[in-house]
Amino acid sequence: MRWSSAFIPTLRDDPADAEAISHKLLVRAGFIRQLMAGHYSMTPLGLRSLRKIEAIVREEMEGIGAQEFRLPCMHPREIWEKSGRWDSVGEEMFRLQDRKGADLALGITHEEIFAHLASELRSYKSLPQIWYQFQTKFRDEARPKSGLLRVREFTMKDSYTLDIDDAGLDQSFERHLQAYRRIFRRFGFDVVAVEASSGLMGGNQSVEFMLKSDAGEDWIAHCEKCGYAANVEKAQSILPEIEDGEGLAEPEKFSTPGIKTIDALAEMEGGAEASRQIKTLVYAIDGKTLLILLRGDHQLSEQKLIDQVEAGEMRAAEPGEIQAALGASPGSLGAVGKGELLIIADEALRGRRDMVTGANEDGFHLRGVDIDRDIDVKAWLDLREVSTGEGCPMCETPFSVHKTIEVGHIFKLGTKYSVAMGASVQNESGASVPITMGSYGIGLERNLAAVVEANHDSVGICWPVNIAPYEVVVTVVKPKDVACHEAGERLYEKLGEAGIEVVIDDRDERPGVKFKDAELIGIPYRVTIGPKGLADNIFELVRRADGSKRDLPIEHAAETIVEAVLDERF
RNA sequence: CGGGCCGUGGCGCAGUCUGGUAGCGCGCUUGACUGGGGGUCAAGAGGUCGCGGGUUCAAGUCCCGCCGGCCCGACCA
Repeated sequence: MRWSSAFIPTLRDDPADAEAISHKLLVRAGFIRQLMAGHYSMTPLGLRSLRKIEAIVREEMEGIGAQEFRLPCMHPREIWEKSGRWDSVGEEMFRLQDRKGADLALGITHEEIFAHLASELRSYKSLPQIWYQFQTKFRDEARPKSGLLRVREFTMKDSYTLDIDDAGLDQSFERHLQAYRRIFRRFGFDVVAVEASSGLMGGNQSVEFMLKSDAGEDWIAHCEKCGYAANVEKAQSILPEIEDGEGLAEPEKFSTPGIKTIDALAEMEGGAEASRQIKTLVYAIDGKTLLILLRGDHQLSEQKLIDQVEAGEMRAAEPGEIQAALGASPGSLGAVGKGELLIIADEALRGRRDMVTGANEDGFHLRGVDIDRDIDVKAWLDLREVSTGEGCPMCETPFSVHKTIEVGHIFKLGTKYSVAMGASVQNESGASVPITMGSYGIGLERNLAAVVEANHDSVGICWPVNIAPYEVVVTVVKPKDVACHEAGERLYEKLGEAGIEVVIDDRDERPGVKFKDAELIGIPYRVTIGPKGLADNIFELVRRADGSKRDLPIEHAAETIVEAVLDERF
């Protein structure tokens, strides 16, 4: 490609209001342009890198025997009704009508459609199957953000495994797990695979692949020592034992004027430190009142609550509802003597004595509370969000909580979709059994942005050779100089013939402009061809990743460059 | 969906409080000098000030409504 005739719209300024670094850089370097919130155009530069990502994913999918499909992204209502997701998915799905008034949806994912195709299978002999596609997904995100990291329209590689039973699914799942590890290694990511909540997808197990990054929006707990890793929605931890005193024969009410927070009560004369307090949260669950008890210094994980408590609707109670149920305002709430309400408590409170909690009377608390004796706990659950410094549940070493980008997610689905779509086969004994499915997703644009998050510096992007839009830029310092021009053209030709993806910067610009642009865009290798080098019979090779420079004798320059590039392709 | 901020040449912004000829930087075009890290000078092009309505002699500026974008939160496969 000749830079002088290419559409490479680099900018001198950062886009306004952009938060994620990858977004700023991808816009400035001319890889993407926004059409509207959550929808981006890819420029030729952006598309080239996106295709590299796609190619790597495709290679690894083919490597585990997957077969590529392409399914529609517009679907009829009926197929989504069969799985029940027409209703359960809610506002996240774009819906529209055609001229006849028929209801249609834009696919958020393709379990239903692949399961529908799978219903053509008749025999266990045709299993297992691994099917995949690259297709645009539409999700009406409440808040698109951070450029490509969270959008409403994106390309996903989604694959689906079809097996005769759970044992087969386990194998298919493991294959995908390994393929995903290879994919992310090729992207240059040091991912952490974590247990995750399956959410609306259903199924009994899911693994998320997380990349530690400040631009992320998911939190995981990770133990460097033993490798334990889990989304905070699921993570557990070990806490130091707390020795409680004997306490009192019965709870004793005491005055706490103006005390409304855990912290304030901890600081008050005669109060109690946070770990000796019982925090009482009030939720409305299907019209009933639910009291959730946690240690004063612990935070509730709503996802853990949702995962463990069956409910149609669950939300924090309104102030009025709290007043009605407990007769007090937040700050003085407690569960003592409230046995008529549904009370659940976090495991960390089990067996605790001599605790302090609200007296359900504004300005008063109770001390000497013995949970087993004084509170009618209906269920003990793990409801606490873990935090940095707590003990790893496997090895007890303190672990850390990190912000991460979810770069991939794989699910064991079971038979939910195959049953709904009538995808079943006959087994060896002639009985009809539903196909056991798994589904596996990687968002291409998000991964593109994640590569930038993980590979940039103060002047621009540092693409790994694998994903760079071009591998080499030949920077002709002085294109009007005949010798300079011709040397550049020759090298450009040679590299192209050797299969290197090369762009020649033949613009009539000052050298500084070309250097800055090349660095902003992040082309892994730059060959500088100028009068100075030519006088010494050398080209200068600069590696973007570390800025290292090498003087190459002109006669062997092409070979050396090809070798360097091939060395980093994998 | 709640809270906050914003919408003015391609990009980044000032001007809005206090109504009176639409500005700056970068980029772009042409020319000259330049030429190994975003150079200098000169001359240009480019704007229904997000949209609609209202107030006024006069609206980028004031009022009402709408649309769009960003950030925080909620939500999220």
